[in-house]
Amino acid sequence: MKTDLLSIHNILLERFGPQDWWPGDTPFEVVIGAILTQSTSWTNVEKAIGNLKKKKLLSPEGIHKIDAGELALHIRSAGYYNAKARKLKEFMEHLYTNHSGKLDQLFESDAKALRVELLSIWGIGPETADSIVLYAAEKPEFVVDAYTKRIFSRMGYVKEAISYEDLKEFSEKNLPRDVKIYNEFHALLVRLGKEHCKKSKPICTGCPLTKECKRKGVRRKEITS
DNA sequence: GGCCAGGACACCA
DNA sequence: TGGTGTCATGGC
Repeated sequence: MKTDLLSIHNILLERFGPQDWWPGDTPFEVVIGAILTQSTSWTNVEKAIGNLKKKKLLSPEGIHKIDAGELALHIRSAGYYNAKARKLKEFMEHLYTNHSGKLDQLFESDAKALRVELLSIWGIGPETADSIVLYAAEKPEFVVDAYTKRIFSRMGYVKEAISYEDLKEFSEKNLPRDVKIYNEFHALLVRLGKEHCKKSKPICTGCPLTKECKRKGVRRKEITS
């Protein structure tokens, strides 16, 4: 039996409206943001991206040419700046070595192949890879994150200790394979998580899903192993 | 002052 | 394969 994730999506969309993700002017900016936002709040990332823009470094050649140490200084506000500077450089190295520095060429592969290729780059893990595939390349790979895990486990859908890949599989199995829905649902879950499912609060207080799910008869308690 | 935020990797048992 | 330490700034 399918878990009714699409109904959850619809309830959240009705409650919060379209989230208009990813906040970035170009696919390249989305890629940079996906790396910089690793374990970091978006407000800190915005400042770093703003610095890169101001210095006219927000381009493949800009990041590729600049020294890692200097790059780190520009992205300080995003935290883990030395590690993230290396990650950005590793991505550009791959882009220039394999695709002549052209993002469009990298994005020519289908979703699965692109995901595998991104995962081969140092510093790109499963969530960052999925974010790039979905939000920059606009291909259907569902993104799960700490909020997805927290919300779905508190709703009783999955175990709290579920792995990234298993949570992703669970989500994709219970949703239509559609870029627009994947895009919006992930963003909505982050919105819900930020407002109602804090890490420090074991119960999602004030969660609009609780009442709405009950009223609309959304199926719950689909624990998967 | 402590906790947390749109993770990933290295190392170890 | 799973657990733990490390990377670090900024908002609340």
